[in-house]
Amino acid sequence: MATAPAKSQTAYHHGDLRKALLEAATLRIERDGLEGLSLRKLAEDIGVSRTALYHHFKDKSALLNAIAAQGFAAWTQMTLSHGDDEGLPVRERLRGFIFGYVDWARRHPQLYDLMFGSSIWKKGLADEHLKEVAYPAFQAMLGMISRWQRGGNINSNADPLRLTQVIWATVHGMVRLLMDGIYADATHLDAMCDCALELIIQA
Amino acid sequence: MATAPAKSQTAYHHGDLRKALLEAATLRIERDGLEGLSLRKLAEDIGVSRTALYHHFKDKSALLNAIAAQGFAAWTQMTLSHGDDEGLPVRERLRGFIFGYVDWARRHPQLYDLMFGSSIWKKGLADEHLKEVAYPAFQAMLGMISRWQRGGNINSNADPLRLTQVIWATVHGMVRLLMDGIYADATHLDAMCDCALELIIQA
DNA sequence: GCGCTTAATTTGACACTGTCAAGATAAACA
DNA sequence: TGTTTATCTTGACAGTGTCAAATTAAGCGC
Repeated sequence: MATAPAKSQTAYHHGDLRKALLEAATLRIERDGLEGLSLRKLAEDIGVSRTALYHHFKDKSALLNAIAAQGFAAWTQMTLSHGDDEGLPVRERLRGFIFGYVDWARRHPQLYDLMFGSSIWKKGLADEHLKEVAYPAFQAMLGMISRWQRGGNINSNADPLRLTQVIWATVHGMVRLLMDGIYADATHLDAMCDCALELIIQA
Repeated sequence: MATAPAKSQTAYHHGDLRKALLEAATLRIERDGLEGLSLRKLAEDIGVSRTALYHHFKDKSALLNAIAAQGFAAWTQMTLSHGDDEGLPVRERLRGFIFGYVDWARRHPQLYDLMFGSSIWKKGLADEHLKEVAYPAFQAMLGMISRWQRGGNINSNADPLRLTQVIWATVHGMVRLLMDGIYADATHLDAMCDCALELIIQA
């Protein structure tokens, strides 16, 4: 039951409640954030009862898993498109990655929080499907940064894995400090990105 | 009433409920995390009714503010003691800071989450007292890093503020990636710290 | 169209949360 | 003593996610 048998998209009472739930929940999260997502309000929005959701998702975290998985697919594509153009010099690729990363996070703050926050991973709620999408996302980043190293201008002695972790931590940290309101001033962001760029590039 | 008049520590019914609440809540948070802190359970632990707390704290967030404020005081002291010993070369100071920062966060993960997470700042729940403790904490870090720059071995062209933000983001990002369970393997942490060190130091 | 099976959905209930309004208690003070 | 004031409790409300059991409706063989 858990492995193959398609998704039974045939229209019963509602039509396609699973899809409707996903879309409505994504909208709600983008608008009000994770903490603003209530299953009861969600059901009311769509016009079904509070517990109708439980026939399409195991529980609330299964719904969040599905939304996060969609996010990772989009995120991976965005990342590679900004930082992996081998026609450009490494410096420009790194720059594209940093600004692309930060910009994406700012455009989808709540989705970013869901994907890279504690709500799913810390509690051990990630299901197989999510892992299957999220792990390649990191691998893609690792591969990209390895190619940067081969292109020079970036510390090529460092272990690619470590370097990836640290570069990721740097952009992730900037995003989080701002997103979580610890550093309120968003106007500093571009200058911070440039500063990070200079730090990572070995001139 | 709201400004001056001391804390009225005299023993009424309970003795010093405010202090007892603070201590019990800190313990609970260290044990079960922020989400594991329930005002009702807390009251039950101490042996008072659910709403007794409201005569010592405006609401739950006021209690969290007080705990976070204590944390910032301890944190600032720790940071300076690890990274501001002018008898040591800059490289060792930076190294001390990075490892001290990460180590402190690992020893007090839940407190770190409260102080540098979204629970207080993002929602605009920080009160004046907390701001008065948290802001100098950042200033202390800024001052320290400025002294590093004057000591050489660190990019002295960069704006100290930007550099502070980026270095902070780097360690914060490493901590968060691990703490939030996005990067599960804590055994990589030391190597990541060393990698970050090499990135920041201009050899 | 009839009847059976099965998927989809609903209603009711439970335990839990933070917080407000009123009332009770006891300490402090005149 | 009586009054005031700080402290604490009881009752209630509006939320939350989720389980169990009852209900509805669709699909399918006949």
